[in-house]
Amino acid sequence: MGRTHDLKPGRRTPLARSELPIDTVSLARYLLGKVVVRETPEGVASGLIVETEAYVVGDAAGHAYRGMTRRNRSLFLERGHAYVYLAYGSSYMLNVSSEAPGIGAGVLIRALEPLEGIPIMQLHRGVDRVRDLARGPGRLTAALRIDGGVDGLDLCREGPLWLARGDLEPGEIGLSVRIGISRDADRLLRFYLRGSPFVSGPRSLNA
DNA sequence: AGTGCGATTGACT
DNA sequence: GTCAATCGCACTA
Repeated sequence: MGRTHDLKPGRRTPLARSELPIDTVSLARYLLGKVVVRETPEGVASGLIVETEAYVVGDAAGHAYRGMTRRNRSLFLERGHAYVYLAYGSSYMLNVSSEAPGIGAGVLIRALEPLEGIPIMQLHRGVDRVRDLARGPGRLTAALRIDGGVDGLDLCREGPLWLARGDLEPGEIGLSVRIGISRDADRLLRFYLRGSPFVSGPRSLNA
């Protein structure tokens, strides 16, 4: 039984871009313990980031590897912008751009611990179990109803989707290979809060 | 214009 | 554990 986290609603402030590490790997670690806030007409839903992956400069597994295209152009925005794309024709992936303008790299948000708006997320997902609401990159976007409409959004400003501080220091950070890729597959670029029940992936990667 | 292939998920043996 | 759904994109011609 992993611990859960309580955050006081209403005291939340956006992450300042100036405090975001410029390096992609550093940002992937930094985002653990921060909060994704989704504001919709139905209400606010939010979750604590418990798992990330870094897709660094020169990374054959990264979408920016072969240069800018219509799909991946948001990866080349200044750090702190959303890159959202459709994977496997059915699941949207949420990334945070991570480098200087014109440099393509990003951090994939892979799992959240639901905080606010749990009934909204249950409705969006069609499942009740809180542990399963946002455990996986496609599940968390479904829970928060994130799609291509927020691609390119500045996540350092309050709005439809933004990043906020957490109240507590993240616990021990685990490290593993990334999930579901074939190129550059041996690099240890996946980060997660060790012991969190809200982390995705096989147990073998979550030791 | 056609082909192959995913940064996944849910259903099923 | 296996496997199909599903579609935008990159690549070839």
